[in-house]
Amino acid sequence: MTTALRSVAPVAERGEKQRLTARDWEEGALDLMADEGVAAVAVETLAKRLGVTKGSFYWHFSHRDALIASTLKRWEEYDTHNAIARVESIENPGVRLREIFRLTARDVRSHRIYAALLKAADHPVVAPVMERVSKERMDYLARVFEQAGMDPVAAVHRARLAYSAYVGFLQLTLQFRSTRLSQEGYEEYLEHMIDTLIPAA
Amino acid sequence: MTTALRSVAPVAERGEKQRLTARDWEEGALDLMADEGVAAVAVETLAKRLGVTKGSFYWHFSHRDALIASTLKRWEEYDTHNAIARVESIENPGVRLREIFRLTARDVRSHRIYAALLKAADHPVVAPVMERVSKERMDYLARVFEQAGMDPVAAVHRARLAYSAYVGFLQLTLQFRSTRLSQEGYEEYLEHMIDTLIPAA
DNA sequence: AAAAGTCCATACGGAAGCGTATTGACTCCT
DNA sequence: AGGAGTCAATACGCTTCCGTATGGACTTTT
Repeated sequence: MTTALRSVAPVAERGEKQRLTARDWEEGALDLMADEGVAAVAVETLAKRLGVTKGSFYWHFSHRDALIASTLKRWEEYDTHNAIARVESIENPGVRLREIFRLTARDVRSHRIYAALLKAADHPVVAPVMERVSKERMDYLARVFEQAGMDPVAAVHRARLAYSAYVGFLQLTLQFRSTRLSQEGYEEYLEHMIDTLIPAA
Repeated sequence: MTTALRSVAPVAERGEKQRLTARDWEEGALDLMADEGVAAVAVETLAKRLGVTKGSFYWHFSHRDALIASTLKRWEEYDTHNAIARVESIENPGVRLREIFRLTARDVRSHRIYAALLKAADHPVVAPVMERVSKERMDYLARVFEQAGMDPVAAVHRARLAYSAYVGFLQLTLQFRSTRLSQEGYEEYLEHMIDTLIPAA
């Protein structure tokens, strides 16, 4: 079930007066989340963006949280699957770790969504998803660190450290203008991080 | 001006029917922020907590954002001053770094406030404060890393890495139950982080 | 003691959200 | 053609905030 998160054509491309599906609302919700956070995903706001009114929304969803939950479910499936799939072919653990770190740089939209969800971690619908995702990724990292030669205890700590660095970097980079990096500054930082956190191959 | 953030006695201790000052409102705002985030700092909510009504609030402050701004100002003065003051007496840079990392563990309320502010970093009043604070602390860290023997470029990167790890750790620890650590697990992690990020003394 | 200043209560208006109820329009099936 | 099902528009009530207006009580000043 490798359903791409963007497999449906944007509404605009499908003729102006098309009817909407639940999926369209979810895509719109993801866009809004990426741009302005979970709190900005309001029914009427979203309806205006999609060119319809609330009447449509409450046909597809029973209430707002149902949209949030449904949206997060699709995001979780896509995002974790996608993240791991891109590096599973690399057999050398050290190289794989480096690739993970480098790849986590590209997909900007994905990061924006992730950052938005982090900020909404007190929301009862969001919290369990983020707990699950964070734990899975840290566990995965720990396994790879161990495969790369670290002892099990150190691997767990290093995974937490690396993941914390990722989460914190998202905050600092996406939220604060003054702490942003230039393109080359970013590449430099990335290499520094890799050298610091990944045991030498 | 080392005014402690808690130098005023709690309202309850000062006799029941005492009048309030702007400072009382700011303290209440900090408490609310630590507990439920910046968004939870609503005028009427806070008034109820303090045992008065809105009428009082709009005597002391012109509008809600004025309270937020005023509260952040006092927090910034206290928090950064306090954070640096506690370690400035240590002259050995490596040892000082270790102390910084270890001390940043204790003051729980301070962390909760910091985490709440991070999550509200899109708020126009909060953003500039957090940008300033983050930049200052990263710059400070970079200087100490350099004093500890790293070359200037590496020191800047390492400072960013360490600060990101701190910010990310706050998120993971304070928000997600499942990613929390036991007391000794925490100490272990801390030492692992110190060994990984601080050059050997 | 009278006046001025300080702090709070109460009542009100208005904006944003959520969710419901009802009706309309359009499509598809029989 | 007529009915069933699908999607959307409109209008409404409800809650939760913000901010204003006004008056009362208590304290300090003169």
